Amino acid sequence: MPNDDKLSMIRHSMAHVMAEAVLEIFPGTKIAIGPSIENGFYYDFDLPRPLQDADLETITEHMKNIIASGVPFVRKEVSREEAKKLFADQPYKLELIDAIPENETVSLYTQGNFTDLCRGPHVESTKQLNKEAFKLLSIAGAYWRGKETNPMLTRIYGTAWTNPKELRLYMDHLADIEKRDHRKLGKELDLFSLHEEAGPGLVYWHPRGARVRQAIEDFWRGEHYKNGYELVYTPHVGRSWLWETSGHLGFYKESMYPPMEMDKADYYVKPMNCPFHIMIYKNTKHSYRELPFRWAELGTVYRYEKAGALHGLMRVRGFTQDDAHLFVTPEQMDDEILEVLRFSLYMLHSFGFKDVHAYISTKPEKSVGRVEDWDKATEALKKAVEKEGLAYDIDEGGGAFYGPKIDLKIKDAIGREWQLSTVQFDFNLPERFDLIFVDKDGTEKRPFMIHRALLGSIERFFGVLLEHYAGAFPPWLSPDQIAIIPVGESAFDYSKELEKRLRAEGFRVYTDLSSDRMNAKIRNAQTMKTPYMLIIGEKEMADDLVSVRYRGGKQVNGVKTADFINEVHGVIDRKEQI
RNA sequence: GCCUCUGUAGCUCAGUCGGUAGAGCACAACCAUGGUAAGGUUGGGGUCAGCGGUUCAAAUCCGCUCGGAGGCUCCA
Repeated sequence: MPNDDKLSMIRHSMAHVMAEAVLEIFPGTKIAIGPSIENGFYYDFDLPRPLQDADLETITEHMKNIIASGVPFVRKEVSREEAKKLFADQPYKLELIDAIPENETVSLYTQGNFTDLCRGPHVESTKQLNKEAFKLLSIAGAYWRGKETNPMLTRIYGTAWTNPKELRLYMDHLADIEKRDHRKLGKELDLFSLHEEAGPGLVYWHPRGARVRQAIEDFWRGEHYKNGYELVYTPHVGRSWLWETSGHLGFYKESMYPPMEMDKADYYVKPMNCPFHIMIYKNTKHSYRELPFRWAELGTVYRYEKAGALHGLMRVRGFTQDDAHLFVTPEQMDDEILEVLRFSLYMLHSFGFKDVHAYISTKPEKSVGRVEDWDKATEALKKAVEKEGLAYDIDEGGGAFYGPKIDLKIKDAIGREWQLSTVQFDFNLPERFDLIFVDKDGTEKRPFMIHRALLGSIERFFGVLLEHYAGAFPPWLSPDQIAIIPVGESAFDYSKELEKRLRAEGFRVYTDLSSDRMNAKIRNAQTMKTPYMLIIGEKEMADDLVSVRYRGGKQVNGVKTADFINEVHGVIDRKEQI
């Protein structure tokens, strides 16, 4: 039996054991559902009183006793009527029984004093559960069956493994995730802040964070020019006409900031950049000879996200998309898609993300555009993904109403997936804005439009990068690349001269002239995760040398300054991590 | 929005039984001038998130409001 199945049986069985423990402690509890999930399990309860963290310990103790008692899990198939009689005082279970399709059997699982409505499978006995290999993690609220209008139940999350060592590894993993939390690192490394009183979900980039962002954006712009894009700038607000025409006021209004009135017209802050790029296209009549247009913009947009959905840099209300729109003839579609995908992968690789997975979303039931265009576009997406040798999944019917798309997800340093790039066809906006080009034969035709974002949003991308590198950016991105640390005051002047020299090389460098002792200066540079520390004293001053202390702790003394400069240039040019 | 937890100095946190606030870091001044992860001394800094209540007395107990964190898809 595959290990995963065994683990999920263990976890599902743990959920039942937890439910038994909760019923022992809180008689009268109404139980809902308790599946196994990735890394663990949960169970939803309707409890007589709110739970506190201390309750988890009590429940854990009861669970350990149940496990120690070594009782079997017994399956029994019953009629609907029997099941309903059995669960007469369990309203959630009754609802579930009614939801079981007629042609399916109703089964029960019993262990000890606890019987649950359950499809199974389970382990044979609680003997197969390890009472030292599980942990209850948290208490949360969850709507019954996930619907906002339903009552809120209390959910207890737990994790379970086959042995204590696996549990410990998983707990270490959780601690690692916590250590890498971009909100924590953002504060520690003085990169950015959010200010509730000034508006939730709006990001303030501090100088050190701005340097990283600058490095990202400079690279991004340069690569766009190299790849045949033009950069454009567009306004942040637009009159209601624009959003009515684009359809945003019809489909997207809840996600938009409310309008501002001026000169008897309503202006909306932009939630997307597309209509603006379209206005540039519409400014004049275009020939097939001019296409494709590839217009990119680091476009800052604002969207209303529910307060509870906001999360650090990952989910914000104001953010900058690395957006571009391609206006192409139908003949150009295949090549352009392939190029966009190639470009995307190149960008992701440059930032250190090597593990990429693609998701292709196809036509949903409700959609605009001709079926043959959808088919052609979807085919183009698949072809491109296959040509690049990417692993992919198809999300049937998961496309937007206006066109199919490819999303790229990357895996970070600790295996978590993040969606960054997206490439979307749009059959809707060219229609709505009546976009045309004049073809070879002199007739007017409709161009295809492709939306794409390679990094997604700069904010989110920055957050992912920060967690991926746990704050230790590779030198080409690092806020400070070099810290100059004079051994004593006699080396201050020389150090300042060295700083000038390194600055002229284009490095981000500072000299620590504080009254701290050298040890403290090293410590400070180290905690800020500065890649290179140059220790400057008598010896170095005498022979134009530097002593290099690398972030990793490695130390190389007596390096010729010119050699050090070459080394760092090389690392930065190749975008290496040290 | 809803559920649970939570809000004390710029940051990380302590504050017992209700008796009107503490530490470390950071910051400032002074001393110390140093060779690979925190030198020393002194000092400034708080409407204990806000409002209301109970009490002789509230950071502490109660209520409301405003934040923050986790969760609210994975269908017995």
